[in-house]
Amino acid sequence: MKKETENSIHKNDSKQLARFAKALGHPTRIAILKHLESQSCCFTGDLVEIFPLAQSTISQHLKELKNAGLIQGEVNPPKIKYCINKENWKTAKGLFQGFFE
Amino acid sequence: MKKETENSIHKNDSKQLARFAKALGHPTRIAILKHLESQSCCFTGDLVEIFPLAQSTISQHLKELKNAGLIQGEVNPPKIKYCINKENWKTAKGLFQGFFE
DNA sequence: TTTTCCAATCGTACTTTTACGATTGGAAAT
DNA sequence: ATTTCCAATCGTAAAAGTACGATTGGAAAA
Repeated sequence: MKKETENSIHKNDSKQLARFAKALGHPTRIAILKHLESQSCCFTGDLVEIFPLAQSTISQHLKELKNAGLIQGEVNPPKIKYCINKENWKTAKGLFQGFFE
Repeated sequence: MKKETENSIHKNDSKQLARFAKALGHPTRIAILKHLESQSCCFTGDLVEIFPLAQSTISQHLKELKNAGLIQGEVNPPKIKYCINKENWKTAKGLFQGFFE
């Protein structure tokens, strides 16, 4: 059983919140997420067409969003379909809400 | 008079949201803001005592938060009192709320 | 099997961020 | 006038972020 002070819980929350915030800290990633919210899902190629960025750059941004847990990809050969990770999205929403009161 | 398409407004929002998110994208800055929320205001020196970081590092984080518009400092010689910038805080809150729906 | 297609990864260059100690600046106190 | 005090800024070093073109990998199609 894990023993945690209230303080360390807050610290963990701060870390997690910062992690999410960092992932949101680039206009392209915000735009990608907005697109995913509106479309529910999309392929990497769709984004490459929308944004004036190289395919490798888009891929890198997707990787960061995935690492932060905000999106998830499922293979749908030969394409990969990206969606919002609803669980973590909810967590992020809650953390930001709590932060701003 | 400025002519803006709905699209460009959304783009601007994305940029602003990313700017705020980037400023929130570090655990120390989250912790500073949480402290300011709870204390309403504080001095740089207070933070230097709380965080295991050099005074110059704290100062840098404060600068970033100030540049992002999330805090403001008023001189109270020889100290400087930092507070949340309530207007921009509200803006940020609104942007995040809108983003997460 | 070979080709085709999509996306990840590699290698690279450049910029930005994070952290530190040292120095500077400005106002109050001596 | 000098000292003291707090915080900003400078200079620097190391790490992380952003972007690109080129290459690789893996699955489907030919």
